[in-house]
Amino acid sequence: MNELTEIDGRARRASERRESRRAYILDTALKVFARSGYHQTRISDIIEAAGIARGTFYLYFESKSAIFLELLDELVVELRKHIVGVEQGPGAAPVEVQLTTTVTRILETVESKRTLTTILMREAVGLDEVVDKKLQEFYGNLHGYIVLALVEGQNMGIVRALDTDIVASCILGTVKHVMERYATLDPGAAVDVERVGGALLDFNLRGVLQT
Amino acid sequence: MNELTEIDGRARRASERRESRRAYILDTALKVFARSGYHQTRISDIIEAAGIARGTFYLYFESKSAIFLELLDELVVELRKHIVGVEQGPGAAPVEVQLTTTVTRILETVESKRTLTTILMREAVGLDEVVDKKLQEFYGNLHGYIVLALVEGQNMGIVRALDTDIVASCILGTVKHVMERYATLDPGAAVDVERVGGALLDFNLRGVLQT
Amino acid sequence: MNELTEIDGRARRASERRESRRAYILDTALKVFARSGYHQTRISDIIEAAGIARGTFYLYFESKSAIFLELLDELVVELRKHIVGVEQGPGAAPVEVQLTTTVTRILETVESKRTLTTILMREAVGLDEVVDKKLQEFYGNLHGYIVLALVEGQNMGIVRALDTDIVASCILGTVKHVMERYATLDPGAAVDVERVGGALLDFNLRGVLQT
Amino acid sequence: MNELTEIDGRARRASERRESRRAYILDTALKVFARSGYHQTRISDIIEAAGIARGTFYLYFESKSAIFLELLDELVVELRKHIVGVEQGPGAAPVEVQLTTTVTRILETVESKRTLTTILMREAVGLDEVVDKKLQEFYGNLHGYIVLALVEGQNMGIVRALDTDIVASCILGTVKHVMERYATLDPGAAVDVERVGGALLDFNLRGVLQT
DNA sequence: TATGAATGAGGGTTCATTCAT
DNA sequence: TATGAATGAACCCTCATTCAT
Repeated sequence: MNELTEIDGRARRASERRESRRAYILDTALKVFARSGYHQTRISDIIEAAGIARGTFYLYFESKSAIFLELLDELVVELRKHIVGVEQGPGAAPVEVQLTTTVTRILETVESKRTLTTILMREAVGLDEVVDKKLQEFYGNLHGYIVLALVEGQNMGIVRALDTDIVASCILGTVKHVMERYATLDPGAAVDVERVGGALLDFNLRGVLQT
Repeated sequence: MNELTEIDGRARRASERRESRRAYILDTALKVFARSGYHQTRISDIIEAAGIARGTFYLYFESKSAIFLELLDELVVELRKHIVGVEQGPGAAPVEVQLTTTVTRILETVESKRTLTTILMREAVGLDEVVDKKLQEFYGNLHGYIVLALVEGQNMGIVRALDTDIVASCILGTVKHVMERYATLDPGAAVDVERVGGALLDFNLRGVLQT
Repeated sequence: MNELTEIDGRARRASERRESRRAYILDTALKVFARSGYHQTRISDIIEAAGIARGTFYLYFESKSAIFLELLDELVVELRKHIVGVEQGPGAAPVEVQLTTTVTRILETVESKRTLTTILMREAVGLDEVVDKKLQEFYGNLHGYIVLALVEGQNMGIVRALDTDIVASCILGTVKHVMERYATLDPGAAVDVERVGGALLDFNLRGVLQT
Repeated sequence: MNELTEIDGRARRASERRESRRAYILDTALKVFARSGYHQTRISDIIEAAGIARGTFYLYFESKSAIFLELLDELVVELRKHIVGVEQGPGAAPVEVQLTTTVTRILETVESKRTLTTILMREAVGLDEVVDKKLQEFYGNLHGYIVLALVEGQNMGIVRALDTDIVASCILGTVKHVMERYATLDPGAAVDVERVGGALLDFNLRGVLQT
């Protein structure tokens, strides 16, 4: 092992250490934000919970809003992952199946990241122009996906004649509110994703499918 | 006109003046909150917009959070007024009609109080325990009303077998999200309440009625 | 009764009314100051207790400190009245008798104006340069009187050789502290002026008289 | 020197630095309070005099009243130290000697901490319930000590028959007033502790001893 | 004279961020 | 990289006093 490799190794280990430290602070902040809300949370709360010094926080994150934004991004990315499945075109699965899958995945994500979702549901709006824009974009994308799926369904003769814009809002609304209700439950409470997801889907499909 | 009457007259005029002044400040605060959001709004912004002195504000309102809470209450009261129509019992109108009326009224309220609704939708959560509790209670009541209406509908054979709890969440979700979308539009933009309300209702009724 | 007399009568009645109103407010302020202390007392407390309007207060008194100063003056004048009896010269009563009379009178004043004295003892220092100067002057005068009396007593061969300055401070100190202790008792508690005054005098006379 | 020692060294130096900084602010505040009085002193005055930032003050002290209370405590502790010498029992020194020592020590403390005493004498009453209680307790303790000493003296046949309660008040009064007079002198003025203490003691002993 | 709404200077405290060590 | 003392802008609220009616 020559010197360069050694240096690379050192650098790599340092970088890994840095990443894990960063992740640890991020995770700690997540818990604190979820417990107290964005505005009630002070940097002091986070560094105290993480057991780090004041200055250390700023070595890893630019500001209070930056770390919050990052947590938000994380969830949005996570949720988006489970939604991109909605596709159109001849080879795609039928809307019904796509929706079923999507809804189940979303609820599973919510269930597994309840803390993050709580924040998204309770705090993410009205904080900051950047945050707001990001959320608008996220919901706008979702809305667009749903509209597309509905139009596609109509073309395929599965979905009835309806106002796609408003109905897309309705569907998004059902998902959001159900998410919100279950996200704000006690952390320990068990949620029957199957049952909730089933009822949610059933409701929405009845609203859109041909009779 | 004797002295007493005169005094009464003075007192009445004073009281009226006070009320109108209060209403004026409340209205000004509403606009400022709607424009900048609760946390971004400083008392200075409100008194500057209202053209009053610092102390004057505190002559009419106890604190920043108090005036905000009052605005919130105003909207909740307004919305509640249009919702108490949901009734059960032999003499009551059918669920379908009741829901139609309710939804139309809610959307009309939102349309006429768009600024207030914006605040409710964007800011009202996570500010304060008092505010939070008030909102929880409000939404809890709504949820309860909807569940009752569904059960009643089931008894009357109009509503299909469904998970009333989750479906109530779905319905509430559709209304909330549609409200939110239309409340956050440009203040000038016209909203076709008929069309939106019609589609919203149609969607929800299909979700709940017997096929 | 001619017109002028009538006008004089009116003016006199008006002036009397003004004086009695003033006295009433002064008395109310006294109680409030005694209850809450100078700094804790707000103009609002006084006008509320007196049942008058904000502006009315300023028709009778220039400011918060002005009304307080006036109350202080009242007590100082009252106390001074009972102290001017200390005289020197061939015809004057012996120091012993003069002191006895003075001390008894002071204690009686304190007893009858306990509220005022409480204020003097608890609040009068460090408020204001004017107040401070007034008090310094008052105590300075007292100190001077006592020194004179001691010197006179020495000339008459009644008072022993002593440091008149320091002993005068001692005497003043005994009176002040005893006043303070009895002034700050519950307003209802009875004080045996005879007994207290007797012991106080006895102590001081033993300190100064020839053995 | 190993790493741990080094860390300990750092921590110790940091702690020392913190303590000295704290002491410096405390001392600065003392001067400002003494110059302007509690109510006239603003936090701005203290931080300006200390040359520190606004927030720095709150890093070391909780509030304006907290720092004041601490100064007060300091003096009370100091004074108390010199008073606990009054003892009863067969082996104890005679009351006369104990009083002499005590009074001299108190006056020396006052002389060495004239600024603090000024505050105690001029400002400490009527500020705050906590402060008031503390002072009442302090003076109450002193009063108790003196009563005990008198009773003990009576048992030993040194002290004459007298009203111990009132005479204790007298003694306390002489000490307080003499303290006050010398504390409020110009800071530069020299005080002949011997002479003042001697006269004070002489006066009080004559008041209490058997003739 | 009486009223009480209006004023606005002023002060205490918080907390995100910086920086010397 | 890690620390935590220091910073100071920001902001809410109080209350003595004024003034139009």
